[in-house]
Amino acid sequence: MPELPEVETIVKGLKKEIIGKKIIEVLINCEMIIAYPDIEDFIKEINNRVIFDIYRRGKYILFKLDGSKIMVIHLRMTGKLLIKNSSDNIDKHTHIIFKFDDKNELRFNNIRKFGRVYLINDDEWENAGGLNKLGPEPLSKEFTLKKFKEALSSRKAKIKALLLNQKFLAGMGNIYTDESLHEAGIKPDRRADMLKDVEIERLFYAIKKLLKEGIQYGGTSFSDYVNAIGEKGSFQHKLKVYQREGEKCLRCDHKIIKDKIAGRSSYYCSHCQN
DNA sequence: CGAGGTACCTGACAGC
DNA sequence: TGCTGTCAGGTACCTC
Repeated sequence: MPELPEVETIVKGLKKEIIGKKIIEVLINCEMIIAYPDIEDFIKEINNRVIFDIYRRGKYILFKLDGSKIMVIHLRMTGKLLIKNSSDNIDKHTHIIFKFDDKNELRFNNIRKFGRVYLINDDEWENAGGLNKLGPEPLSKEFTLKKFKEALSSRKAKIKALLLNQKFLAGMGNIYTDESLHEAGIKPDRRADMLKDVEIERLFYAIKKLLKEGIQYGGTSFSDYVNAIGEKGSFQHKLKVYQREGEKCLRCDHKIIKDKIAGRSSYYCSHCQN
């Protein structure tokens, strides 16, 4: 469900609410979500840790704990992290509850159970899913037009597939990929190494723009995305192609097409994306 | 390396 | 009402 702007929004909310809190108990209702280490060690190791800091890398959320421990959470498709009071009703799909020493709780809610939680030492990044293999952060200074051009020039994959590939670029998902390609006037099935310089430039700035706007609007909420305190985002009102099949392109009036590209449903304008 | 398929899981929705 | 099929914001894994 969440892409970079949604995860960023969730992290902002978490930072405001739970930095400095101590985890005094963890309840696990769905063991498959704990990916590393095994359940017993996870519970033993996380108990009584204080949350020093929370930050984002790609679509991963990292909780820096005392004792050089880091808890890593990936929400995948339907994951939510919600700050609740211990007296609040517990939703059916709440699979993990982190209890703090002040009656507050962090609840991991995850309808489809695809999300994963890892607890690692700060020198074992290889045990946190694909975290250590992520590509550059698209909003960082390290992600430059020059590097983007170079990286694309040797790739024969479809540009859509490449933008979704987290090892190539961290944080883009189906929505922001389609929106960026529309903004840049590029059809999603174009070969990366065949893009012209001017197109790459447009795409580069489109990615940064769309991600920043997504963050500004608190993310995109279709069915179930909410931030850490349960609020919806509003970027769904700003989307120009995603989920607008059959409607008119807001730039050129032609029809928005829905097609399967790179294994994902893809929305693009039949006229102004080439 | 890359394409294309499957799998993981649950719920919403369309069509019959 | 209820069954069946399809789809969903993500990623890992498999084969070719």
